[in-house]
Amino acid sequence: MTNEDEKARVANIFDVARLAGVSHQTVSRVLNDLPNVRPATRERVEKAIKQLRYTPSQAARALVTRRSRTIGLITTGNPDFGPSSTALHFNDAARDARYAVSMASMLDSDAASLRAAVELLLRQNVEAIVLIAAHAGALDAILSIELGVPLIAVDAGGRPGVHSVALDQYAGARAAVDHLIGLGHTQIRHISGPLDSTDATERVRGWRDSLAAAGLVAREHLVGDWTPASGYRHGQVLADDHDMTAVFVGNDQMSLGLIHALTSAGRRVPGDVSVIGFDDIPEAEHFAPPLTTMRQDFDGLGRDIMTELLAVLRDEEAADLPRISPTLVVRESAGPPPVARAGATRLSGTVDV
Amino acid sequence: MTNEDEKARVANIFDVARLAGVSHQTVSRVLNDLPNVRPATRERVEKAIKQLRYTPSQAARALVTRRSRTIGLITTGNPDFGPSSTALHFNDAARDARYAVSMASMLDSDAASLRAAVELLLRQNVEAIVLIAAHAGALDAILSIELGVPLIAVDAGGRPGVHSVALDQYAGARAAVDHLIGLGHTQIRHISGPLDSTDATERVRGWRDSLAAAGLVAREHLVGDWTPASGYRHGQVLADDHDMTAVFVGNDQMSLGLIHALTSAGRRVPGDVSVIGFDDIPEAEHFAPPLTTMRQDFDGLGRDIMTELLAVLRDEEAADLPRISPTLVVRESAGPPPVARAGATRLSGTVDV
DNA sequence: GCACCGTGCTCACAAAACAGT
DNA sequence: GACTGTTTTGTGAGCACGGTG
Repeated sequence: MTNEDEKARVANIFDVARLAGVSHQTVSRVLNDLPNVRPATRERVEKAIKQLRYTPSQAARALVTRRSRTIGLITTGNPDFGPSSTALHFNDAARDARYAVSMASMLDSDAASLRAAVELLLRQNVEAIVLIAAHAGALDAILSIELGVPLIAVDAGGRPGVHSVALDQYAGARAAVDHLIGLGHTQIRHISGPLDSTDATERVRGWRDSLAAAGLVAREHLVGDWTPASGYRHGQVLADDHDMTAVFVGNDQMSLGLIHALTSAGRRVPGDVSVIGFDDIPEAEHFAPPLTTMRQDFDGLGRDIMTELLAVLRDEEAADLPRISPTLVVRESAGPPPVARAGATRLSGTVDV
Repeated sequence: MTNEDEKARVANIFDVARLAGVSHQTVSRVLNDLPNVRPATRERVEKAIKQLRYTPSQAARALVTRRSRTIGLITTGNPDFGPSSTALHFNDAARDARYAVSMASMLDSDAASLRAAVELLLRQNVEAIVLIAAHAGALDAILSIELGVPLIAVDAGGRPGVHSVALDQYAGARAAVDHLIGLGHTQIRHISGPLDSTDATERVRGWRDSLAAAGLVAREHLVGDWTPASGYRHGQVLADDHDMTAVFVGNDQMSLGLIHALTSAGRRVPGDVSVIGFDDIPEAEHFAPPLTTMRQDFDGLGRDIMTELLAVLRDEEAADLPRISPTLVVRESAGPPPVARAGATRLSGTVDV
């Protein structure tokens, strides 16, 4: 037990400098990995740092550099698998880049809560704000606030002043619907996410285009809100539609609700109707039946957010990352349609099963 | 467009003071809600603040007060509904208390990643660290690091140096098992979470005690890892156990896997075996069959964490909050046992169905 | 390497201002 | 009108660091 540290004071840069026999400036150089420090002195300083268990004060550094090395992360909506995973992996990527992440999660995305969250983040001098929102309403609300820092949003994009990062929802939707078409389906309905989500509208667009490309007709789609409950509600309606033989659903949770409603109404999945979901949540494999779905690479998305962010901070605008395409995971909820029934309409082409 | 703000410099406390015709100290008093400021001057200052869109610099404040008003939040494991919800509601509560939350989420909880995360948080001068971990291994790893700040863990508790907050897992487990017993089951198995999770062991204890209280015998329980896949694996084994008529499962995800395995093996739920889960995730209502489960109040837990945290920071140790009990949600996965079969053992008592 | 300044703020203290003897 | 007490306001130092000459 030494008795110099009675005061238990935390070491500062001058203590380190004294112990290493250099000026505080040299310590600063070492801390910031600047050149023009002799290896020998660098070593002495590092040893002193270790010995004193010195950690530079982020507050002081932020004060003088006006750079906090922290990013604000706003998430809205339920803690679903997709957003949560994205946030987790983004956080990982940020940590790798030695950035801290200050979080502001909220269930609702009303303008007032959002404003409060933004102000709290801004007060911490975050260098940028990342938004992972279930509804685009949150984006609009944030855009109405003067941020003063760059905004990166997980969003299909196209808004002025927003740097968007996203997975290729359109390609994913096309792959999903093409899979159903390949199985021989011609009457493919769609339950989408809320239309103020660009993820949702991109999937709607993909569904439409795939149908059109196959010469099939797109009936109006049903709009859900990502929850199993909304899938269930729409399922109760769809169960009565005996023309339709397949449903492309905007996410796995709604698929679960849909399957529940369908089987409750006596329609078998995939015997009577095929269902294909989106996301590949961990539960999907154990649905009854195991869900065929599109797997999303949330890990990659999280990293892409950070990549874009770093580019923006370095002022290398428009990194324009290639968007990662979801991949098809074939399980048991989608199969060939039941034998053609009277009333089933086909616009063109023949499909062999 | 005024032309005084050409430099677009952010206003500081002196700018506000000048505009309001007072000293910077008076502004500080207003900012911190200190007494002894005449209402009239307070008003003048507030007006100036609004006019200049002034926000105090957290960095400068932290530098001098040595209080960052930020909390470090470490989460490990998959972004499951429970932990994610808890984190979200904690974040909400922290924001209400005007605390920022710096997050460090990671999939794995190896000592190295954990140490890196802790160091990043400490460098930001977090005033406390909150841990929401799927495995107690993370807690052990963190305890081996000298933090220098209080640690609050979501954990059943009992560790020295850790402030624990938790829901009443024991009571929840007892209620679940008592429900099964009340339905007439006598052979009730248990699939638990990983044993280095106190949530898991508390539920095991509740299961044991409820069986003992009813004079029933507890067969060895099966240890899962919270994932649907582990529920499925154990389910494949349990499907061959024709004595057992009910399973109490450590969470809803494993219940899903279990039901999948059971029904795949031709055993009907709840006709042949009843299943009761834990958590009440949003999907549970739409499982096939809809899952009877214990609902956990993650919102309350998140608030409790913050309450405990504030008490600890005020040095009012040992707040010892009453633990919220989960509530039973009866759906369709648990019913009375099938009529007694030869080979079914009963230790005591008779049960009428 | 050294001395010194700037960062935006809080704290301890000093100086007013005002009230009641 | 000088003396004390209380409230309100102002002044200067210092927090730990990065930059400049």
